[in-house]
Amino acid sequence: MTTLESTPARDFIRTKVSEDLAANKNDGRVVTRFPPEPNGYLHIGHAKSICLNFGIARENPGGVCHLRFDDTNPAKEDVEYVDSIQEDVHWLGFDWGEHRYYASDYFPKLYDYAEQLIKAGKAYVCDLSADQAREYRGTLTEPGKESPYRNRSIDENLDLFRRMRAGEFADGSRVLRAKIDMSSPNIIMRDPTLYRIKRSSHHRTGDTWCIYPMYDFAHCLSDSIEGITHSICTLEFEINRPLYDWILDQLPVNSHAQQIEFARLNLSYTIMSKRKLLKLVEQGFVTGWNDPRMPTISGFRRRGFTPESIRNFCERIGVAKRDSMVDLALLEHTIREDLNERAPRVMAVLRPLKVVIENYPDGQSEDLEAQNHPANPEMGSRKVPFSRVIYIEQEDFMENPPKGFHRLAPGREVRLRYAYFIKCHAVVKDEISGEILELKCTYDPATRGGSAPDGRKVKATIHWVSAAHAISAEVRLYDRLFTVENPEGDKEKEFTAFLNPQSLETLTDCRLEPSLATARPEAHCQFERMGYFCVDLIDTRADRPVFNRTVTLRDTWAKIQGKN
RNA sequence: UGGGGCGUCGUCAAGCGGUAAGACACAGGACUUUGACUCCUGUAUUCGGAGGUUCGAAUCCUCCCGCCCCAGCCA
Repeated sequence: MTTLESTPARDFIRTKVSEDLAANKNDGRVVTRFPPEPNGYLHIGHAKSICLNFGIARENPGGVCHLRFDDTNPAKEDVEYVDSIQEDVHWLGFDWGEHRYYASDYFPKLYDYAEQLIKAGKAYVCDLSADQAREYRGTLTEPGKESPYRNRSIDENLDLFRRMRAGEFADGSRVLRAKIDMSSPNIIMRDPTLYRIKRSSHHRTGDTWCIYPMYDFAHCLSDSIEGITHSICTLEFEINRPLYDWILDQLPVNSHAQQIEFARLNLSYTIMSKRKLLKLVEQGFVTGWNDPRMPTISGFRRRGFTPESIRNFCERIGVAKRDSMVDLALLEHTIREDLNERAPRVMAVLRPLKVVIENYPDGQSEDLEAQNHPANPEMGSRKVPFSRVIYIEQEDFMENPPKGFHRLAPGREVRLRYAYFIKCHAVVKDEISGEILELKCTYDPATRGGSAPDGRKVKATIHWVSAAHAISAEVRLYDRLFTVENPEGDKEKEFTAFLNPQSLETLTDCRLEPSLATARPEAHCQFERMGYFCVDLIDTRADRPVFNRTVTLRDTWAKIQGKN
């Protein structure tokens, strides 16, 4: 359904790429990269970056986008994450082709570059402890002090660095540092650490290394090795750009990308920090990274979002440099927009209320023709069985309806979608609790299919399901994960304090029309008047379907009620 | 009180010296066998503030105010 997608807006990054192309800056090449660290699942913020990087590559002739795992910190990384990342990028609709790389594949080259830096007198081995290093670094307003180890000879540095690699020193006892400027107003430039000793088994290189390069050292050089032309990252790395450029300027590299920063995505009523998402998973606030309430790509997928809707969302939010908080309503709009086009309509009663149609013959049933998508006849039709006892939605009946309510009520007539007009003439209640147990109605045989020969109108059309034919199912109603727009915005309270206790409501007694018995996992549909749903990929069993509510339909009636 | 970024409608976001696009949200109305969809209509005399330059400023200059990022041997 690419019809929904138009040409992406000319944001400042695309403009820059075009200008570089026009100036023949990189011999006409456009090479971008999406460089996740495999320490968590991808979220909607990553989707923005993926759409940007892969999108730019796709839009420019000969453009390429690499997938590169920035796996320089084995302590936090895992193959589970590299697998999920690849699956999510593919699902989103992008392909890196041959260009899948790992920073860890460059460890030998990176090590070599480090030695070259030492030989050029631009890096040194420092024996300061982490605490001492912090003291020597100075503060935001005071310059730092030079390390006493800063002026070791090149030979000594080389010897020490080789012995670091050989495993002669304890973790944390020494680091390799760039020799730049301890009084730089940019703290990043105060002799940043390039390599640290860390005895941690790496998910790809195992125990081959006991020293690992830092982000600043590995990232720019990885870009350079791959011939990246535009290194697009988020705003918080803007301050690292001078270091990115400094490292590449010291070394005999033949490619030096331009780093361009944009504002990361913030979405209302959720969080985007991988650390915090991990906490939700580990502490059991959600069932996993792919819990339908999670803002992860796999979570949205399981919730029933389509790749098209997410790509569309990423296109509409734009790319700029100012911090922003995008309204969740925009994401909901893009998924409704997509599902409205493609989701077949079916009837499902979530909270059943029994209705006996007293003038309909007992034991009789008939099949009625129902459109799969009224606005799209090519999607065909299906038969829906009707009989004497049906279920309707509890909320579609009110014994004492307020003004404005025009569904079923005592003495009132409504249309059963694709079936008949029915009129309610009695309410059966539990004598003690007063709970409405059942409705007694009559139907008008002349209104078969839903229209009256005498031209009389009804105010409402409601959905229904034949009791004898319905299949039962579990339906999970999802709502926003947090109760406040910005769960991370409170200085006193932790974000978990704003978790929405009603983010999941599980309904176990739902009745669906029988055609749904064959719905495949991940299939999308619209339960008429209730919302868009999909068949849960994980928990659905052949004899017990589980449906997830992707998003409700717009509900102006609820809005009117809310005002009163 | 160091440095780097950013401030245009409720939320995103165009605009780059010629007189404020668009989207979402919101509010009316039409249509309707989904109170859905669709379709109309409305919604910033104003661009963080104050000065200045100019025939003309959201766009240029000056000062001020506000928000974000940086003191990991995380990325």
